[in-house]
Amino acid sequence: MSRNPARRLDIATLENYLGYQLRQAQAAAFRDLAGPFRELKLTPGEFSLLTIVDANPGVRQTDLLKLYGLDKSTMSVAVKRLVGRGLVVRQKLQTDRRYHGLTLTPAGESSLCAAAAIVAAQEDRMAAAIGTRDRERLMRLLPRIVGALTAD
Amino acid sequence: MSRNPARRLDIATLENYLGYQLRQAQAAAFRDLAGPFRELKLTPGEFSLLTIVDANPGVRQTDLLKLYGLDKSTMSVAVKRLVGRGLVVRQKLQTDRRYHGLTLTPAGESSLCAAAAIVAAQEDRMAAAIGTRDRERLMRLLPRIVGALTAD
DNA sequence: GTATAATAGTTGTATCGTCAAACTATTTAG
DNA sequence: CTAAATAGTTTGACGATACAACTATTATAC
Repeated sequence: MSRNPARRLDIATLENYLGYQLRQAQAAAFRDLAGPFRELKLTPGEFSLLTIVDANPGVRQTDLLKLYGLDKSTMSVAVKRLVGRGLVVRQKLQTDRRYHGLTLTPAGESSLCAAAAIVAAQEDRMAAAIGTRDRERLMRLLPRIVGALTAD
Repeated sequence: MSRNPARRLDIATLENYLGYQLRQAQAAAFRDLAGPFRELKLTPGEFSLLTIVDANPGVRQTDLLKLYGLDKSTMSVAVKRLVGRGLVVRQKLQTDRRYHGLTLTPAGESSLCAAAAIVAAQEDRMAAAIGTRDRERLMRLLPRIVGALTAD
């Protein structure tokens, strides 16, 4: 290290991409959750799913798809994992048996509760770092980027 | 569809997480690039790597790591793919043969050039969607989030 | 100077995210 | 009633990611 001629990387180009900055921020948030979540055996994506199912008991997978913009096969596999771990139950609807309604189990609720505390703490740290005002700005701007890049 | 009782999802909780909004924005940007990049057989992550190697011929993998916060095994595999496709060459440094210096091949430069045009177009669309002023704000705020969540 | 520690990188293993294509099941429409 | 639309699953492929255990090389400490 003493010999290294202070060779600084030129990353000016990359850092001027908004897409790059978005990725870095998202990756940092993800990594930050990875440790605490590991003990819960949850991923951030699974946390999101549990959160929605909790707020919408009986929700159908198709509804989740629209929200996420994911492929249905991706969702199918993700749900399958949660069902397999006993966090979610999947039942065919009587009214239309093509649909599978999703609901949290007590174990699912308990996992979600523990995870929500971890996420809330992260949210607090982010808010502290940039301030409430700028946080509001971000919350307003980010969905507009999504809208601009998503073909409806 | 005519029968669906307009059952709207309650995703208020999720949408109030900054982490969720970051993920959605990043995922939208990623998906938006996926199509055009497919013909180039490049991923956004590989584009980033090529960009850095282009600006820093002979760069070592360790330097890339610091920039990315990735595990070295992740980087090793990613670089291996690029080398295998003939976009990058890897040579041991004479001065310290532990290091592998990375350089773009002509094919790598050509791929990077095509990809950069696609990315530039996306950047333009994002800037148009939120305006220059708010883009600047984002570019300033996102690194601060990274800083707050990254253990140095 | 040699034994030991530190550093750079690879390989193997594992899990998740992601999509596309081909498939089944069910319901709706013509 | 047959054909089309819709919901979901399965399979196969690949990329992203980490961790642990390994090799190769250089630096350090005594």
